[in-house]
Amino acid sequence: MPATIRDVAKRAGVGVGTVSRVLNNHPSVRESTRRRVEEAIAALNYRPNTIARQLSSGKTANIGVVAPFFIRPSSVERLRGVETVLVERQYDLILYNVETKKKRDELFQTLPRGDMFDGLLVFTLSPNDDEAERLRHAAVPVVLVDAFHPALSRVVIDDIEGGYMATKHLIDLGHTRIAYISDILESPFEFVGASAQRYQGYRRALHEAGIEFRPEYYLQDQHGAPQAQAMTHRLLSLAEPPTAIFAASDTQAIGVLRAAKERNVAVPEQLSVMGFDDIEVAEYLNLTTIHQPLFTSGVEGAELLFRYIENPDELRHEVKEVLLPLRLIQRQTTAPPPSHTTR
Amino acid sequence: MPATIRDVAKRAGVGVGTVSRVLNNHPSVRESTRRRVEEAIAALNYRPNTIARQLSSGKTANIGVVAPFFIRPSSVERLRGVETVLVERQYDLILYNVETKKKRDELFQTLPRGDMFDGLLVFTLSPNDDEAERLRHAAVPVVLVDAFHPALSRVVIDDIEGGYMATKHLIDLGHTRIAYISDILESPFEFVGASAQRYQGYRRALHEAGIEFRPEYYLQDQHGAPQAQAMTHRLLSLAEPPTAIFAASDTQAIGVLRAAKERNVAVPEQLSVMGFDDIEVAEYLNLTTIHQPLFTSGVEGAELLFRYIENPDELRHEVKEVLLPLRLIQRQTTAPPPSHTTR
DNA sequence: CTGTTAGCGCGTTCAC
DNA sequence: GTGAACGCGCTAACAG
Repeated sequence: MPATIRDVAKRAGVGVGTVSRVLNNHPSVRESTRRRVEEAIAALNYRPNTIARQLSSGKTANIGVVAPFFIRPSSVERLRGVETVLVERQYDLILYNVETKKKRDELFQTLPRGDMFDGLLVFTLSPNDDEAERLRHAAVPVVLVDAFHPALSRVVIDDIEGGYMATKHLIDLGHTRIAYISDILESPFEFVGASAQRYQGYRRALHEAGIEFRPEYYLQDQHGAPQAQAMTHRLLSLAEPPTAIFAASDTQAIGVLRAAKERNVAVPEQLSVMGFDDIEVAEYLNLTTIHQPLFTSGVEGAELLFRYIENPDELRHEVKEVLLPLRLIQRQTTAPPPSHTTR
Repeated sequence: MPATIRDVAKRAGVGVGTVSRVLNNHPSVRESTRRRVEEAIAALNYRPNTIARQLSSGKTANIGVVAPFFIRPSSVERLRGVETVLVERQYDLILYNVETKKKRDELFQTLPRGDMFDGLLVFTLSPNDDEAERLRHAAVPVVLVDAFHPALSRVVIDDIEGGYMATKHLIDLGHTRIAYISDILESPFEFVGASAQRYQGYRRALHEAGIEFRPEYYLQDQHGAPQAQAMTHRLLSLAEPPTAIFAASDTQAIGVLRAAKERNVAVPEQLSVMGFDDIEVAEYLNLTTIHQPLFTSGVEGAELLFRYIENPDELRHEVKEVLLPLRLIQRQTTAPPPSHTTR
């Protein structure tokens, strides 16, 4: 049985209050008694019980992060950003992974209780109105990252613009047969719909350039490289295949590259490939992509959250949106289309 | 202010004891009163306070995971394995990231207190004897994953064997000029020394084949692709460069590949490259590597931990080692050496 | 400056 | 079957 604050008090010949004071280094403790207490602490190898401390003080020194598929490179990178600000502040991280709709709903239901953490970060999952309402009146501040609700503070990017930038890049290179593949837009998961917004940007770019949208150039399936690979095969089997494919994420772009390789379609000579996110592998694969500040999103989200934790009333008076910039990273998977339109 | 158990009791016209009973569905509660209580709970939208419950019951329904550089693909993959067993059991995950020696020591000091979780998983960090002693008598069970101490239960692989397998593969292909690059073996971090053990396997394989070890073929630096890239350039600048490079991890192998590309050295025709781990990108890059069951290590570690949580005395009577199998995954970065020894 | 005491919210005896 | 009281370990407010 570990020693308690009482054991320490007894051994040091003082009251528990005094021990508590030295623990939280209160100024008003005589130097000599402080030393006595510290000796007792050392002798008993005493550490205050975190749970008891939390219950009594109301503070937990934890922050909660809800992350769907936290193993995805993008989530991991965001988490890493969060982590860097947590260490500074001596906070720990409680991770709530979400892989099913059920789990998602459950968390949105119970988390606002917020008794395990002093603040909550929600990645990529956009709450509906009811949920947002709960979150808004949660016991602790909440910040959305890569997710959206008008009533909640958030750190986001402009996905429409991103989709537009990607498509525009391909158009500028001379492409007109441009496909878009993505995960399922109408996800039962109620994601922020990043893919859906990128799709809008794609459509807008085509429209502005006077390129007609072709339904057969627009495919969706579960997120993942293998699925993207399959979709690419379908695209390249078309009577008139696209000369460029814009994938809604780098992970999916990887699938595209693999399919191209399997068919001996040269990238970028015969096929241009664009990704989105700029995860680490994108660089290894020389993938042209839209860079979004993943790491930074974690940092900014966490910092905003701490601002609210330290200043709870700000939360009631503002809904802040931090918009992170996007950047086209041109590497070696995009080029002008083959001069002679093949077939 | 959220409702407490007392509010519920009052509203239902019962004592707090009864409310507690229905919460933990104790059998001895009359059906009619149970219903009354449940109504009150619903009406007040009551959720028991997790912290209070933890303090009073001594159970937390959390498990702690210490992971150095949890952003590394290998840690992430292990975490994913852990996660799958946690969801089944309704446990949450508290993540302790470690990026510095200081943080490492601090955690080994305070974590054995174990008041925030019911069990602790330690990834990749091997405790010294003192720390192991603390861990062994911690308030909660501890299991090591990819780390070693004779007094602690663990899930591991045979890194020496792995290094041997990798090197042997290259030798069997006909290579004799085989380099080994790794992160720093004498890490102040006190890692398990996986790289050091793989190095031993490398030496053994060379020795058995009667190939003399060349110090200039053995380089080390901080972990990371860029560092590996630089080391590769040094190797390839040697008067007699190696025909094969075995990198201690896939991440480092990626650096090797990039350097080769930069120098227009064809892989595998002019240079064979072996990795270790078989992380996801290895497949994308067609990297020949040693597969270690990362995901499985998380699953097994978590399951072993739960066995101890449910059966605490087992822990005192056994030190269990789960040894996970290794597998050579031959892809396309290894081949026989160029027939004419260049230069 | 410091000891004492009242909670924090809930689980758990123990009598009724 | 159920209510009341105590305790988990600590912080904070209040005397002294």
